[in-house]
Amino acid sequence: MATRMCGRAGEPAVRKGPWTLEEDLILVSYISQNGEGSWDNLARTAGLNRNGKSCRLRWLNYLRPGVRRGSITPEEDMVIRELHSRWGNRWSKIAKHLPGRTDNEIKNYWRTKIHRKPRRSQLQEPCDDAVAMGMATSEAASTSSQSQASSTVWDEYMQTSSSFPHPELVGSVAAAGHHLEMAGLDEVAAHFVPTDFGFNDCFWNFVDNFWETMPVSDMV
DNA sequence: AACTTATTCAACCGCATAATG
DNA sequence: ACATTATGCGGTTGAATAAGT
Repeated sequence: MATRMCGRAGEPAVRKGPWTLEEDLILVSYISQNGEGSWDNLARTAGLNRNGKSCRLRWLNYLRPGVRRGSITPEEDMVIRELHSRWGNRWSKIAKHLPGRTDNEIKNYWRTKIHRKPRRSQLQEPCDDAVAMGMATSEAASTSSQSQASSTVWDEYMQTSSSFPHPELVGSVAAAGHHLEMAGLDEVAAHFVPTDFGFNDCFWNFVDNFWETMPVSDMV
């Protein structure tokens, strides 16, 4: 996914495409200090070369405290099916009944795991609801390809370490954000992330630890 | 091994509605 | 009451990657 840039002549181009760790850090840091909302203004004053919509989406779907990033559980699957049968594609309404899940995630789950067409190679196989359910569950149990790539080191640590969270990871994203202004991402990684891990491997835990120590209700 | 097809999911787009001046 | 701006929602896209041939 290449990052795109666009904008009117004479104005700085607005970034599009995947968010970088650096941008995430800036956004989390800014919101931790100033609260959320006024997204266009937030994007400007935080120094993020993104539009407000993009910032809001990134925050609500991935960075805000309480967002669950694991697989959909069989129980959640049942809730989704039940609520969808009742309300149809009212994803945000359904998401309100699944704490930590976002409308985007549920929408993607519905389309890819529940409502998808079977593969050609699976057309010979029985494809009733029970099979579809089992497939959804087993696939949910395995991590996605993207998280697989970045979680290996972290999973290894989780299996072997007795202390959680990793003491070297405990810190403040706000402090890191401040440090970022002074030094840049590599420097932040060097100061806030243990050397055994890559920045990407630790980022989510890093953010989670931050929210654990600073509930959102206290910071705004 | 090389190529094609299918799948996943983060992110964007357009529209509707709410809030504000 | 109307225009403008901000926010929220649902549909869709597209790059990365896994699976299949």
